[in-house]
Amino acid sequence: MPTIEDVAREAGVGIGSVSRVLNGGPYVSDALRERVLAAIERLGYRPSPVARAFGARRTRTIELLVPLFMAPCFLQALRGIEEGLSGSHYALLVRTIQDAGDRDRAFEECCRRGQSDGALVLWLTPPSSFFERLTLDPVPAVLLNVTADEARSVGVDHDASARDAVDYCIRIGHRRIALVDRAIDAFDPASHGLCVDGYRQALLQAGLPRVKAYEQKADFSQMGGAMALQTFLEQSEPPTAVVAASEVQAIGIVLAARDRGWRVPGDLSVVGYSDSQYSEYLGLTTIGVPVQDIGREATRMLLAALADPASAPQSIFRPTELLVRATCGPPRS
Amino acid sequence: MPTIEDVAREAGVGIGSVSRVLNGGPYVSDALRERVLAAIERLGYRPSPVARAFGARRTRTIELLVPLFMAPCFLQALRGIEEGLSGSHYALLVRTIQDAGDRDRAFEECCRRGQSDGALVLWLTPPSSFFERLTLDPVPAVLLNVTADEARSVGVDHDASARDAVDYCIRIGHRRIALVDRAIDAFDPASHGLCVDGYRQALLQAGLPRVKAYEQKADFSQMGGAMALQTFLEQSEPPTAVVAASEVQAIGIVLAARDRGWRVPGDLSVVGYSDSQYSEYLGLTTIGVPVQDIGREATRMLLAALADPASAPQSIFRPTELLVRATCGPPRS
DNA sequence: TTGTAGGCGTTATCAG
DNA sequence: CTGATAACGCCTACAA
Repeated sequence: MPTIEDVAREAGVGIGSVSRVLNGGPYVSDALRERVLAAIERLGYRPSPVARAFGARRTRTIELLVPLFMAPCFLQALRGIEEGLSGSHYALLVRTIQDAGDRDRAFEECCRRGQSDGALVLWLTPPSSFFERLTLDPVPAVLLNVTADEARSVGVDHDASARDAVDYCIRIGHRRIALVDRAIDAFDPASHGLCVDGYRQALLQAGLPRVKAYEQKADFSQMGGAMALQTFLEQSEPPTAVVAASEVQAIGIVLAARDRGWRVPGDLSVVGYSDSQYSEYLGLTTIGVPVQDIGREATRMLLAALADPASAPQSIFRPTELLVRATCGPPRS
Repeated sequence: MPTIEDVAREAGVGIGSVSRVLNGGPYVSDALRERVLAAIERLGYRPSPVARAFGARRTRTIELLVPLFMAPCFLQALRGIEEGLSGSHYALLVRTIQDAGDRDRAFEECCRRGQSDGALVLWLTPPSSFFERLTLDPVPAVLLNVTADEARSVGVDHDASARDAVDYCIRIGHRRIALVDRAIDAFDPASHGLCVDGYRQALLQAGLPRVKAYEQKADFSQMGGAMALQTFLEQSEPPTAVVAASEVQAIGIVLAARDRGWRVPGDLSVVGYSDSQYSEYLGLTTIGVPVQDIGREATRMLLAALADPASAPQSIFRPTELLVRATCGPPRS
């Protein structure tokens, strides 16, 4: 493997010049640049990324912290991130998080300027220590789909989305509307609900009573949705519509309901949250979340912060949109 | 940020000793280890991954080269890879490939011992130059779901899978069986089919004629499946069963057929390839591919090769399994 | 068993 | 504009 020194010798210049050519630095004459490039070509030289990172004290790598959930929106986000990254010369390190321990370790490490220059945090609620360090240390991070006052973030307004979903159900005639929510902190089932506030606001505004048993918090999985449905059906007055806090839960609810011989819609209406091909296949009425856009924008925001660490943190919210398909209808009277 | 030297000073030892403690090296007395660990603790020292990689000439990172397709099996593979990685201290760099140019660049770079110590190559057919370098250079790589004589690989026998699918269709009474295949090289539509050989073998063995128009090669997408179906339906004698080379294509076929008012099964039987929750939702009869297992095993194989670069390359094949669900039935007579 | 010194391949800072 | 030269933080012989 030739080094920068070999190139310098081959071109008859100093290593400083080679470095400047490599990095598009200023003050390089065309003649010198030509000679250096020719030497590089002849030797088949490639700079070592590791040595570069070491010397420059920056890795040109960003890391993605993401819970290991198998939902289609992960791929959508990843695709958005790749879009945001394309053109830049940054590489992507993926750290999947399986539990709270993983998460804390990952946040700890990523604060210490390790293998990456910045982090994208997807669907994870960082521990407060993370934010403390974020203000001290200029390690840029952007949160996706989670908000925090002190940090940069790109996401949606979950409560507004829930309100839209509930409003829609009310509009088509439902009055017994349930919520299958999920914990806002994926690793703390006791944490606040993702969109329960919006759900309650919508009921309140419509003058509908809040029924405690209609508010369930479930696992972020098909099974979670199915189990929550089970609980609803045990009520003396089961809901006629269910708003779910995720696509997978919604799908679980639809399938479980049909397994019991219920018609969806008809016997039960279901609204999901987030959208993919599979919601389309099932005809799921759902709140579309522009996950790919969010990934792209968050990545661009991170790159901008990397380029200008002094820039002020900002939070961007993207609108969601109700996609009316085939799992909602008027209640049976 | 404290360095190893600060730790050495704090502990009153040499940096060599600190390094040895850090790396679990031999010949360290317990007393010294204690003192060093205490100093590390006091200073909150963390070794710099970059400096480490630079000094040790190894990054403790592996990279994943993967085409940017949005199929559920990508997540399954990723999950398997994470499983294989867990416990090791390796990080995962993800390089998504969008076109042949990306691919060649990525292979070129990853051969030159750059940011990673080894590579996992998923669903990608490497250019032949890659294999040449693989034999010269000891950069370990493991291919997933693609085979090559000279390289380590973990995958399945695509032809055997296709034979199973076709045999099943024959067994339940079909005689006009079509194939929606895909190019084995994702970036070269003209490349050989993934499982066309197995398909032909099965027909031959059953004494069924090979109908040219029944063999389509389509995009690895829902649309690809739908378009291939279109072509079949233009035949004077359309097939009664279709074997697809992927889950997404199969889903596309099922949905497109139903859109036209065909019943699946009944008017048309469909067998998919690879399995996920969504196949389950749709009741797709499919060839189950243990993608997660493959990811795990490939990762372990790579780590083993990293630990012992001299070890002989091997190829592992995992069996696939026909999952009979609800998209196949006897043909209408 | 422990400490020391040299090297890894760049970048960046200076004089020239 | 260009060429030395000093970091960068760690690993690893090798010497003690």
